[in-house]
Amino acid sequence: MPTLFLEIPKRFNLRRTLYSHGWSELLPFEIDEQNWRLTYVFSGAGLPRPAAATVSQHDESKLKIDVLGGADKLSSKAEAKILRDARHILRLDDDLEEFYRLAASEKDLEWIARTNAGRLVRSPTVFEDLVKTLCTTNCNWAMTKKMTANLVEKLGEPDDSGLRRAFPTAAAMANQPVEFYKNEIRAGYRAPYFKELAEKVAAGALNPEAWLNSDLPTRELRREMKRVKGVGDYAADNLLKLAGRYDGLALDSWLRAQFYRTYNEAKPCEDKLIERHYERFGRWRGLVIWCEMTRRWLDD
DNA sequence: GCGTCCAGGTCTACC
DNA sequence: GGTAGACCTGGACGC
Repeated sequence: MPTLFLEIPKRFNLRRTLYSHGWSELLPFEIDEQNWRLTYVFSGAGLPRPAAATVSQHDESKLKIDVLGGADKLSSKAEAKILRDARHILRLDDDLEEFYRLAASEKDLEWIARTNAGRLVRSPTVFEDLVKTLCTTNCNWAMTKKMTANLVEKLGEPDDSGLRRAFPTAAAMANQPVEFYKNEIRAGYRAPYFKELAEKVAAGALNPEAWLNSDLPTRELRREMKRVKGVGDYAADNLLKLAGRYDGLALDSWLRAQFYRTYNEAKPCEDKLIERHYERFGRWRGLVIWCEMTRRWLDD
């Protein structure tokens, strides 16, 4: 069972990162809350077959990645692929110094800088994040988990042990008819959205990975994201956050309810009021509201 | 058991 | 650009 090591930035908090939002609960992620470990089934170029690996804290400066099962030794390409994806998932290369300076300047937010919160877990590919984001729209979290699990279990390629599966490729998803997404994935009205998205990505007509390093201003990138069927305001803002752009608030019913409870005596208010409240945080406002509203997750 | 509501929204048609 | 109504699913709730 090969073990890899990954250097971490000085300002990093594995627990806060794993609990940054619900992504760690969606297959092929698995979170072990007792021991604070995250398992993911890595796949793609560099790996001949999917490989499950568990990330945990090794010491103050390193994370440990235990590759589960399979060969005793990985090729250098496979090692590099797993390390690269792990850095991406945990946002190890994100520069949050400006965000921390901003947070530290406000009494109620200084905890963010003190605990090094703010790195939001994401998938190795934007395609996976895009599909998962579609699974969060207009349904409760249990449905999101179920749709994602169905996709992985019914379309994902198994690892060597056969116990775990990777997230399906766009090609695998494109090969399925719309009825498959309705009947097997239980995606309902989202079924044609999955089919259309997978076909476009598999054919090279759409490349969501380019959104990560796009030169487009956020407003235009947001517009481009919304060209994908099923992606509206909330979904685009969520994807922008995962791409490292936090100028959208990604307001959904849950986030709104938290804001009402925190600042408006649990009474609903217009989105404009929420936007005004976070305006002073500029390009970091989406990360500020998210950290503020999810602060108690780890305490609870 | 049955009907209704709602949840980490979006699309389309219409004005 | 703003708004109303339709859209899938499945759990919670009231009767």
